[in-house]
Amino acid sequence: MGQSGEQTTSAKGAGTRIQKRNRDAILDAGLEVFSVEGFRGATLDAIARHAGLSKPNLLYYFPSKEAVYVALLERLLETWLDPLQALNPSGDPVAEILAYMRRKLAMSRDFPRESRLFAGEVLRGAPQIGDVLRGELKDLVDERARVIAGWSDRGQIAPVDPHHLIFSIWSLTQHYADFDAQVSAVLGDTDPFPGAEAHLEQMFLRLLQP
Amino acid sequence: MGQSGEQTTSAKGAGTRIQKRNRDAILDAGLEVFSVEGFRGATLDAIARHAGLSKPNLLYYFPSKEAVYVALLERLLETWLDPLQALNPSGDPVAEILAYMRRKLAMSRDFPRESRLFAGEVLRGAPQIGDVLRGELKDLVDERARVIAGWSDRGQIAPVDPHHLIFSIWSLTQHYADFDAQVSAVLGDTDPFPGAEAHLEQMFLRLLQP
DNA sequence: GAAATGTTTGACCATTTGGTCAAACGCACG
DNA sequence: CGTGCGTTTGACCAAATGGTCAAACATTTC
Repeated sequence: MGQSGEQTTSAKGAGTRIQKRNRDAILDAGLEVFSVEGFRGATLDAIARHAGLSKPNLLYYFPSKEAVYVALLERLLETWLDPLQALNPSGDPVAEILAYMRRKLAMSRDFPRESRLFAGEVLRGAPQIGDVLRGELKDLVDERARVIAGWSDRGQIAPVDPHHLIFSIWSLTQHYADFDAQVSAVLGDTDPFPGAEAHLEQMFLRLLQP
Repeated sequence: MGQSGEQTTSAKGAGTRIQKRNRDAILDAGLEVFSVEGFRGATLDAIARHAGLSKPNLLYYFPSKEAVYVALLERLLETWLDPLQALNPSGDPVAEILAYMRRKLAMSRDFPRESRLFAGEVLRGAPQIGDVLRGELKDLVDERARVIAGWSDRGQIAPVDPHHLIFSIWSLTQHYADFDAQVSAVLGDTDPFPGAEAHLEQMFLRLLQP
């Protein structure tokens, strides 16, 4: 079958370059539509149109609407957990936490669609990624929480509840993507991110000061 | 027509007590369904079933699915803006802001469905309440921001960006309702609110300390 | 250039869903 | 008890939507 040493079909690396192009187009279109309309609100026709394909053609690449959605969430989850993974236990505590916050805020600015897709999924009770949240995510958070608790115990940062500290970083940063409609309504055309970064730096600096 | 001095129909005070009962049942059912499924995901059948009515019967009280949704949002918006309205310009600055935060956190705990309904609407770009956000909400926020700025100028609290301060209260408190699936996944069965309250108190106390 | 493989589509289908309607039901009141 | 009003519903409809399929169209390879 196929050319070179490529797999048959539908595996991870994708076969043809036309396959890769279309798969990518579909995922991008899915992100666009799902992040605004939610899973139920998104239609295959809308996704196909955004991807520049016909509906049956889309279904040639993904077996169902849910498959597109799940593929999107899977791809997203890696990106989403990376910044927390990158938190360095042997770095300077305050600097590490601030850097984590800045990375998350940058993701809110640079990947708002991803943020909203994730928010929509969790809002609905995480029907698709509940297992990942209770598994990988919880493990990673618990582990990093122990690191932070260690910093607290050693007096390198003020005593804090590590889990709630992480929650507060998540909520404060993602807010600017997920609630953009509200933020924009209040601030008008001003870019909220410079102000947000300054405010969040201040908040966490003062909170963590031993 | 009708009995006593009641209005005809479909006005504000509602006519019959059976009308009031059913209207309330529908709104409660709508809240239940919309907050989980989102606007597009919710079906009239599901709402009617939750309300203990048949679909045509539901449509006897509300002309359309959207009408139920809008009625719900309208009722919600009052409740939602009240706590900010209640912020007292002549009270003690730090105490006022902390009280506001606590009120919002309590709403997250006591009215999670309302919080999620609102979050879903804003996530989708606030198609129904965009005007209110740019109007009433913005006006109220701007006004309260001036109060907070005054406190800052007079050195009663540390210098802060009032708008972002308000955003941070919103995001930190609503997070526990809107992202409950994630919070529960990480914390397990532990009630997050006691820990959340302590953490948020600490955050804002340290932030606002002049 | 023909065979084989990969890609695209028009037509079609079953189900779901928002919404309508005429008829039936119930209940208060004269 | 019968008239009138408010309430409820079964049956129905049109549109939207997820998904199928066989046939047409491209492209690669020999």
